[in-house]
Amino acid sequence: MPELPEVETIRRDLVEKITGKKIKAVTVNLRRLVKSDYETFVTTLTGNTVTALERRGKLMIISLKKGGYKLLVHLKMTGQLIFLQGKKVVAGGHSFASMDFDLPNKYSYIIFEFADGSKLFFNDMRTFGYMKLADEAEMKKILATYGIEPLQPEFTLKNFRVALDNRKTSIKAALLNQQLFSGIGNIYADEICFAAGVLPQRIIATLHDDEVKKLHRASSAVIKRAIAERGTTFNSYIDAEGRKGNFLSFLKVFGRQGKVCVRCKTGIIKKAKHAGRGTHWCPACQR
DNA sequence: CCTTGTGTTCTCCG
DNA sequence: CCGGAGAACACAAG
Repeated sequence: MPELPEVETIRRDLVEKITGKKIKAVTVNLRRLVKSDYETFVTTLTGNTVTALERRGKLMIISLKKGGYKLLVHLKMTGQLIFLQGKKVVAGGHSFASMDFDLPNKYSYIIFEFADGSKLFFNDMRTFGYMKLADEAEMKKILATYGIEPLQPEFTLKNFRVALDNRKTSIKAALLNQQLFSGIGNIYADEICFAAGVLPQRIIATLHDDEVKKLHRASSAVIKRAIAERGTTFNSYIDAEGRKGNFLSFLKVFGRQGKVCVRCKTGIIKKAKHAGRGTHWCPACQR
């Protein structure tokens, strides 16, 4: 489940590897994962050159030299972007708990081969992810649906409050709403609420000023630390060097149901379904 | 059965 | 009856 920190980790690794590279060939083994016109997809990419890699929320945006399109990659739950030069894996994504997997493998649904012989594999076990081309007009529409994201200059306390203003829902549902805040998924939403000492189920209108402030600070702090630790490997995500992300050992509530709270040392972490997702919290020190 | 990110559909309310 | 918000569902596969 790559969220902002995982996608950013992949982006930072990949940007050095594929910027300036010419795409010699594109192989699509599962057309369903191409969410734009198939013929256009193949003809636009073949012979084109990667000029930049950006990210918005959980969406990877790859700029191309010719054709006026951007290549969008969404990893959804189990997508991977793995760069292979020779036999060495140098950029990763979501994998299967083990480093010793073959490339390509049965989940390698889209493969780019660059002019220098290196390759980029888009693997996706559950096939929720996609690649698509977007022209300038569509790009504008898509980006307009993304809210402010932690670590961007726009992510101010004031804008955080504005995004929450008049929402009738819980803080967790709001944090997961990509139109309000982009890049936060289920793991980090729970971790942010814990760091702020606020129950994920709290209705926004009941939050006090200091709690909103704590949630804002926690959002930046948790995401920043997670990027510094190259993301979270909960089930099977692997980082750019084929290693696990390190943030798992910093998780305070996610996946810790039934265990003693690391902060107050009295509460037992609870888990229940909220906002449609598995939600974790400490009943003793989150209010 | 469960898991999740997001797009779509349904439902509620003023 | 309308629009908007939010909840619920759909998707896929292990």
